[in-house]
Amino acid sequence: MSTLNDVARLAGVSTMTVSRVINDSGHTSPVTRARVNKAIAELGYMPNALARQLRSRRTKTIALVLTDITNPFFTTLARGVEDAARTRGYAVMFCNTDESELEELEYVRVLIQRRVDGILLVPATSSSGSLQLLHDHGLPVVVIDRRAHSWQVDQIRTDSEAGAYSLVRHLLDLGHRRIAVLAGPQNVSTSADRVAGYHRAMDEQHLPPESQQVIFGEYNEASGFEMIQRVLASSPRPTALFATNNFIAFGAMRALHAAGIRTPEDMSIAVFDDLPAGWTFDPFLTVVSQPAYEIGRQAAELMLGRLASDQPIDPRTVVLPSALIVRRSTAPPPPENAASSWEPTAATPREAPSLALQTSGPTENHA
Amino acid sequence: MSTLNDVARLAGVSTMTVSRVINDSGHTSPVTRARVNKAIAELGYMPNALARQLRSRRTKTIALVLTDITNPFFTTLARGVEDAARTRGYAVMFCNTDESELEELEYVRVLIQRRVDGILLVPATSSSGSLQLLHDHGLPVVVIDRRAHSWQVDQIRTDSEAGAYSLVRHLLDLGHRRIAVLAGPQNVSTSADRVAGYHRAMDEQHLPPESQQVIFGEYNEASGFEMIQRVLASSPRPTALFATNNFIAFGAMRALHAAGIRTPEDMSIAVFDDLPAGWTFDPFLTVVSQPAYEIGRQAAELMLGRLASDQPIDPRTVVLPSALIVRRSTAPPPPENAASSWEPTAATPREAPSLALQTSGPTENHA
DNA sequence: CTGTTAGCGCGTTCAG
DNA sequence: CTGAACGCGCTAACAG
Repeated sequence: MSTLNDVARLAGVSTMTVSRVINDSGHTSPVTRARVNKAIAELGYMPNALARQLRSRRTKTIALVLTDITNPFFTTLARGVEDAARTRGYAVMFCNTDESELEELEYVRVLIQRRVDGILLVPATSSSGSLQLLHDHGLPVVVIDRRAHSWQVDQIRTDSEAGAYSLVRHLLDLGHRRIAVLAGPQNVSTSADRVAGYHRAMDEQHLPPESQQVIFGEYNEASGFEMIQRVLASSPRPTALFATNNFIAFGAMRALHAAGIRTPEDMSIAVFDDLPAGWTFDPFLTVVSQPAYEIGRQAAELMLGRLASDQPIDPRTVVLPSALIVRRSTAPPPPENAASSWEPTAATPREAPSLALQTSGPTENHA
Repeated sequence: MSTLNDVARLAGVSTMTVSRVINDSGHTSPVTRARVNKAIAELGYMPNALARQLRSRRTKTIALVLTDITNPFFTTLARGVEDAARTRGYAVMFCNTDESELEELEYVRVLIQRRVDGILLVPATSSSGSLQLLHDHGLPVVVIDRRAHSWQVDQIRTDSEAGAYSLVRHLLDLGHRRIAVLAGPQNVSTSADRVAGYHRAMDEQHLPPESQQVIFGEYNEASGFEMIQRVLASSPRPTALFATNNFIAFGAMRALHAAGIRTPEDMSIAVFDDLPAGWTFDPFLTVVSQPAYEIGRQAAELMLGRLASDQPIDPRTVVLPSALIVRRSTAPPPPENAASSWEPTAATPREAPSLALQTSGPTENHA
């Protein structure tokens, strides 16, 4: 692979002149510039970004460390990050931590060594080990989706508390009085905030304590499935569920389906997180939708703005609103007396079976 | 940020010794090694990967250039790539081309400059501009998902032709005789191959030419929606549809729904590409499923194997099998006389178990 | 087992 | 407007 030197020799100029032409810095006469460009074309010369980065101490690269890009929320968010970054000439490295603090720390170490200019981080839990490390090395950070306590960094997230509140309010307005929450991990801020929003809405109604039921689990399908078992074991049973993320909802739906409990006739379900538009031909779930792409885009903007600025910028926190979308998974509760008969009544699918519901079942195959 | 030199000075040894300790290369006495490690810890030293890469001429980085990571098939594939890469100490850069040859070329240029060790590429179309460029610069390539004509590179993909054949055979076996294909772009190999599989299955039945209808569009939801308009305008109408990817299917389903046409009572639909397990609580679509994660994993393995080898390796082509999963979107065609009356008749729910069949065996040839 | 020398390819600094 | 020298931080190739 040819170098600056090769180009310089072929063009009969010094390496510095070639450098100037490439970076469009300083002044060069049109004549020599043409000669240099000709040599560059002739050799198919590609500047070595590594050398450049080593010298200039900037890699024009940022990293996006998240829990799992397989989650459609993060996929969309990642797309927002990439689109914003590339328009400014930045490349993005994606890293999946699978909610593990250890993996996260490992990645952060690698990223520091690779001298990325900044890191967009969805903290695995409330752990601050990697934030500490990043701080020590003076790397700018934007914390995404989850709250970072006490660290002076940029933050951007959806208002989980308010979103949860509106979702639960919707259920209350339909007449539900016993509502259970299928929550994520207790130490993940989004989960805690959504539970807080739930409590605020419930407390407003001055309902008896037993009407509130919070079950903590994981942000995944299997956990949603398990949590339903606990819901079904409780008495009196709730008439509505609030799933704090999409995967939990899918697991829950599968479990309800297996138990012969119909949605929303027997039990309503409201969910935090929508699926991207166009992925379902007949959206079924009532949800609170987050502006995933926008979160990603703005997170990148926060970072790039900071990197472009030569003066220090005070840490900023951006909280974006969510949107309640009422669909068919929520309805008024069934009459009290029918509440105890959960027999799968001879399937009276008042819904044309041809109408596919939004979603899921046993894992078919997916290598 | 501290450097090798700082560590060397603090430990009272030469930089080379520090280098050896870090890389575990050559021999170092336990005593000095301990002293060096102490200095490293004390300074919180992080090796500069850029300098290392510049010197060693390897970045331990590969790139995955694909059309759109927002597509669940590619998301899962990407995860497979990352998991495989990281276990060998490689980082991955993701790039979305949005099916644009121009964007692809732009990215390839950037990646060459950044001196990635290799590129995993889902070609935007049959275009070979970027492949040519990569070839000229001696960068190893693994072409994923789509065929690369005439280029001596590693390739890995699903057997689209066989998968499409099995899907169409399934429709034929149900009794359908007029089957339309909602295809992707004509110049994308997966689309062409799926259409070819369709033709093979149809031709075997010696059906009249008018029973075959192929409509080319784009691999997205909007296109699926539009293509249905052409299907509905045709006469006689097909009784079954074959959508060549998931997004097209979603657009088609939405259009059918809007037109009051029920699936599968009025019209069956079979789809290439499943949704990841756990994302739907009641899978409805009959599909051919690709081993997305495995394709990604093996693509990375092909690349890393090549990079690890010091001898040249002949180009390899790996074709993985797909799996037919029969669900509820396909059923026998409606009786002929009823074909013109599209009134939503009182739904006759049909319980169809999902069974998974293997369509084609693994084909691994070393070209 | 350890140190010295010489770059990797480029951009910054200062002279011309 | 152009060029020469130097160094970013590290490692290959030799010495010793």
